[in-house]
Formats: sequence, structure tokens, C-alpha cells
Amino acid sequence: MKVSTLLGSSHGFTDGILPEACSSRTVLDHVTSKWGVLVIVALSEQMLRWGELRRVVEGVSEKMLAQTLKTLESDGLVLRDAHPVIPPRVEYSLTARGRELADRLLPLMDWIADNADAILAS
Amino acid sequence: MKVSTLLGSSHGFTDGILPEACSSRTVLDHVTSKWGVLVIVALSEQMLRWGELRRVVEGVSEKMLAQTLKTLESDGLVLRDAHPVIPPRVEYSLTARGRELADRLLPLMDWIADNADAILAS
DNA sequence: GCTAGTACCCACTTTTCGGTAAGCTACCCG
DNA sequence: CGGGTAGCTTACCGAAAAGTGGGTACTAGC
Repeated sequence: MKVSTLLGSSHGFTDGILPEACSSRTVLDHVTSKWGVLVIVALSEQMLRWGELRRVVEGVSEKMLAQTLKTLESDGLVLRDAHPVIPPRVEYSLTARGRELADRLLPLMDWIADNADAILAS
Repeated sequence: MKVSTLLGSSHGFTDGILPEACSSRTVLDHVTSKWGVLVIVALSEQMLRWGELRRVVEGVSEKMLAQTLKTLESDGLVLRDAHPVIPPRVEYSLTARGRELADRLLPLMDWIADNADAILAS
């Protein structure tokens, strides 16, 4: 079902835009969490190791990165590939589903990057 | 500048994905705030009054709706049109810039709505 | 005069988010 | 044997987000 059909002057929309406490809201919260978007975008280009992610996603703490990755992994958006070597080597990449998400996220991010200054100026 | 060119195996990406504390991060926070997305989507179909927004965006409190609308209005994404009549009548709609955003947000929301159940099942 | 409806605002409290710092494992190097 | 490294985990704490309950202004209707 398309969100864009949930509303409509012809329907009267007595129901809301996405019912409260539905699965879409939960996923939306995961994806639009403070670091979720940035991690997805970072991984959209290439697989990255833990330490690389920490550097690339500027400002994220270890705790938040671990938490974000765990959520995204359990959502099936990010793949965690741990090599049992010493020192540990863990590689993160997008799953097919994660790449679908990234495809829809990147245009948004590009638009934001283009318009951010104008938006804050007003 | 495209976000998708910020990274790249050929560049070495010693700098991060969007520098910390830049305008893009701020706008990203505004747009991906808990209620920001839902308000934009709700207004993407049609202009809505305050009370209608409260009902359509299920679960939002008056305080949060007011705060969200104020942020979006000062970002130039939402237009507030107050009619000086009794009882008060205030209409909210998207600006041209807000519609640009909504165009990039709706495909994302549609994808989330389509995949939410599968994502939470895993 | 009392109540209801619309669109808010403000103060207070609670809850959640996120940062800091420390510790842990298992090895390798010197 | 001490220090270093990579990838975490945990406990603690402050800040920020968000909910609650009240109040305001104005008029129409009973």
C-alpha cells in the first residue's frame, strides 16, 4: 500500500497517516535514528570495518555505533561478517534489502546537502 | 556536491561522511525528527488545519506538534496561514521547498511501509 | 452566566537518548 | 612480563526529548 494513498481529500482520512504503534513507525524510528541514516549512507559505497566506520561517521561514540549496528543487523539491513582472527576483523556491509533502502535514502541526502545552507539561512 | 561522492575506495575517505556539526547534519536532524517526517508526509497531499494535523498524525501531543511545526516553518518547509477570524483558523501547507523534500521522502516512506513487516520479522 | 470550540503557550515531571570512562578478550611484539 | 591492538560491553550520569496539566483569548450558543 502506498503512503501517498493513505490521505486524500476524496477519502476524508478519518484514519491517520500510518496508524500509531504499527510496524512502519518502528522501522521509521530505526532508520531515522540519529546515526542510522549516516551508517547506511557510509556503507552504501562499500564495506567498512568497525574502526573505519567510527572514523567515517564523524562524532559517533563506540556505544552508539555498536547499538546502531546491532539494530540495523537485526533488521536485516546490515551484514556483520566477523573473521575469527587476531586481532579481530569485523566487516560491515549492506544486505540486498539495505541497498534498496540506501537507493531511496541517497537522493534525500543529496537534496539535504544541496539545500541545507539555504534552509538554515531562512 | 553529491553525498555519494564523499566516499569511495579510490579517494581514501580520510574525511567522514558529512563533517560533524555542519548544516547538513542540522537539517537532517530537523527532517528526521520523530514527528517531522510524518507532518511533511501528511501535508504532502493537502493543506491541513491544526486540529486536522493533530488527528491525522496519530499520537502527536499538542506540544510536539507545535514545536515541530515551528521548526519546519522556520526552515521554510511549511507555510503557516493564520486567518484572523473567530474561532481561529490556521492552515498549514508545504512550501515549494517542502514539496521538493516530500518528493524525496515519499518513495522512502512507501518502501518502509512495504517492507516494515518483513524487516521486523527478521 | 456557563459551556464549548480553536489554536495555542508555559511550567513541571518523566523518560529516553546519548556520551564518558572503564574493563575485557586474545593474541602478538619486545 | 608489560604494552599494544581491535572490537566490543557495561555502569554511570547529564542532557535533551517528550508527556502532563494547566492557562489564555475570543466568541457563539444555550
